[in-house]
Amino acid sequence: MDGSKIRTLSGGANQSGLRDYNERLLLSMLQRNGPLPGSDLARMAGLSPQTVSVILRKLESDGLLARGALMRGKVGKPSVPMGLDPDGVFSFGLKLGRRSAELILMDFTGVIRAQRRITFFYPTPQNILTFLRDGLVALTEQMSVKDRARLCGIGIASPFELWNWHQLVGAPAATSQLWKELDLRAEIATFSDLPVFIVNDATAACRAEHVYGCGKEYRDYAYVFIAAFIGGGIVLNHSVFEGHQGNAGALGSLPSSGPSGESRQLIDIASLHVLEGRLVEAGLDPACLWQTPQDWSSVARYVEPWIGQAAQELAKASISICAVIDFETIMIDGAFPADVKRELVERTQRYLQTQDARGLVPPTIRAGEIGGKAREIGAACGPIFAQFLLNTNGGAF
Amino acid sequence: MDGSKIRTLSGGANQSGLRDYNERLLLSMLQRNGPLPGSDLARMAGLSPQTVSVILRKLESDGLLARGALMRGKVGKPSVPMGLDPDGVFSFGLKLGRRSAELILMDFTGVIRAQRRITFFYPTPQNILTFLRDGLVALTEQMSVKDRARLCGIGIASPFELWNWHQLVGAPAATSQLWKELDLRAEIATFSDLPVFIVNDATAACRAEHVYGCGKEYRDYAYVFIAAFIGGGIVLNHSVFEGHQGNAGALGSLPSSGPSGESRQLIDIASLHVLEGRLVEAGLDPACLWQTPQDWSSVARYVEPWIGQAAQELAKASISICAVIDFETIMIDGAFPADVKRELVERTQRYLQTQDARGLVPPTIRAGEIGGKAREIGAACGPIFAQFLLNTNGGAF
DNA sequence: AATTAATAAATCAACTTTATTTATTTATTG
DNA sequence: CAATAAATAAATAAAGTTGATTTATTAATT
Repeated sequence: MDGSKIRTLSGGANQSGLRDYNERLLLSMLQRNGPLPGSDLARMAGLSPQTVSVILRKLESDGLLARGALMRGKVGKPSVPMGLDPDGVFSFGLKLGRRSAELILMDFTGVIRAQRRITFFYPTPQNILTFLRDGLVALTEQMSVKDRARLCGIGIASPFELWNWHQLVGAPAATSQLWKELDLRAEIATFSDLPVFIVNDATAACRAEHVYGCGKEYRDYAYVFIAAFIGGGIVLNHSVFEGHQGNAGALGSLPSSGPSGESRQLIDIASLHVLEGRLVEAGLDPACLWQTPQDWSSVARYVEPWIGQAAQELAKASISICAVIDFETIMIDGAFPADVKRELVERTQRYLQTQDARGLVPPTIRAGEIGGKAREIGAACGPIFAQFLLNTNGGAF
Repeated sequence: MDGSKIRTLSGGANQSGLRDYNERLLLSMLQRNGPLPGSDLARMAGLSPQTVSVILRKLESDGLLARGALMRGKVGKPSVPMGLDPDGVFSFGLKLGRRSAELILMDFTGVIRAQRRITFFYPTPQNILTFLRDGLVALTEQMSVKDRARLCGIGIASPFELWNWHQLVGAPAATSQLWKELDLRAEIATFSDLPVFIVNDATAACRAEHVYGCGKEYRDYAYVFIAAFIGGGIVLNHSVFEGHQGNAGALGSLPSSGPSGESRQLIDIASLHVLEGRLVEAGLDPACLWQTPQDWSSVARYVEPWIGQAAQELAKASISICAVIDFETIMIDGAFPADVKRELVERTQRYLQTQDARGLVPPTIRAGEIGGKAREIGAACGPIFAQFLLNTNGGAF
């Protein structure tokens, strides 16, 4: 589990890389399928039972796996299902948003053990760093000494080039400049020894869906996360693809032309900040969008037309996306109520049928399952993936 | 070199997989960089010199590698550069087009050793199969008995769902139906034992550029191939990505809205068949487009405006493409004269600067180097890649 | 003499095969 | 119905095999 590489075109593979790969493979299989006995793992992985046995005993003694209850009822010796030990690994996840930041402590199985939140009009580096430092101290203090030793890192989900869209939010240029010059990793290193993993916020949400949601059902898909702004993530070969510059799935930037031919982006139409703007125009307080993300019935009158337009644009976007990569599915999720999500998905699916899909295999559209907290969870996944699980699209390998 | 898997999320890795991987790695490094001594390979791959030595001797005795001339002039023992043996592997490549089909015999280093061509008004399965069967016999007869044993397969580059665009070409519906029902692999198996690898035609062109052109300089890029129709390919992590259904990079299907807001696709504007249509409208014979693909000066008057429109659409398309995957580069190639290609690339680059690229890192635009024969060469690459080289994006692994 | 390349021999790590132990269900029998 | 034998499956120990690394040696050159 030393992260030694296998599979970079410039890197040869050796035996420790082989073992590392097989360890990560078994952990990933257990992560994805839940507890399984060694015999099943061996069959599924095509490894000999003996190899699996040796690896499982090693992972168990490392405290990463826990024995489940004996499975009886079949002919033969009862099997011992092995599963991820929830207390085997802990990770911090920080979501950096335009109006709030959130810090969570997550365990190996994706359960949020504790969380802290801060809201602001716009984020400054000082703000965020103080929130993080204090939060790490507070959350760590709640943990047993034994558990603390199992903290494996800090994952941070942040919008791509935060400083660029900052003006939109109404932050002063000076703050924007501060962000641009900030070396986040170096700053964090002054108060924590934990390794830091920074990832695009929508890619983080995508990873959460991939790992803990319905993403595991698909080999590849494009994922759209709709929040104040809109972002996306890409899954290829059962792994999240972050992209060369960490900006794969920048689906908010997909072009679309307006009714009079002017150039627009998906982000200008399907984001929640557009809906927010409509509420403000109508003299309503948009705070309910962020404060009661389970129920928007009070503003349904404005939500309805937003859904229509967003769905139409998402349908067009889906075609563009599938022209680049032939995804089986486009998955849509966001920080909104379940009924809004359902409606949005259904209408996108319907609009899709009216699009010109010559030369393509049209994708299915479906809703994500994780919802609002996806970015935080995905952020916390970062360190865990890097150190214990398998990613077929680069990264640790 | 048994193609045993490593790296599928469902597959464990074993020692023979390890060796297979390292063999493919060294072959790929030699393919990409040209002949290199073992000492360099060991340093580059991070393998021990001994391991590299053993593998090189094995590949040499298999007839895949040949010793180069001793390299003197440096302190120390002179090194022996090892390179791919051109006669080590041979492969057939069949390009299936709407007006012509071409069969080539290619060697391990990408040199075309022989070729045959057929033209038609539209292709029928019978036509193509006869052409292929006769061609295989004829080309094989020219080879020495020793070389014949080194034939490793037949690669076929075909448009995606041939039967769908068939009507456009003016073929009868019955022919279209024949294609739809055809089991190409089974038919070929009746007259050849060689393994068959079928790939999208533009993806094949992309692979040719990737392997023998300037593609090796980039980690990832989108590739646009402009011929009678327009198609594309995708390279991620230094490997061609074919996509779940073999239809990744269907860039011709990228939507774009016309001046009056009607829906169009890139293929409707930037394809050569559009230019062909203009020539026909003007009462000119479009045959020169296909017959003298080095020189179109006789119809420059019509080519010029086509370049302008195509470049504009390609610039828009580039933005869409980079919103899905953050490619460093968009590479453009096609079956047209070098000066047309240069002009097209330059103007696309210029138009790109006028596009709305908020949230993106705009790509560079550059020309491919392989040109007209890219699809044939890429087709022939298929069997070679599958059996001897490394592909980090699935396929053989 | 110093340096580098290539490779043989010995060593080590990790996977597979074969064989053994253990626990259970299923079928048979008194 | 209870006892017992047979079959099956899981887990793992021991031995064998493969393949990479380490160490040492030889060769060729500046």
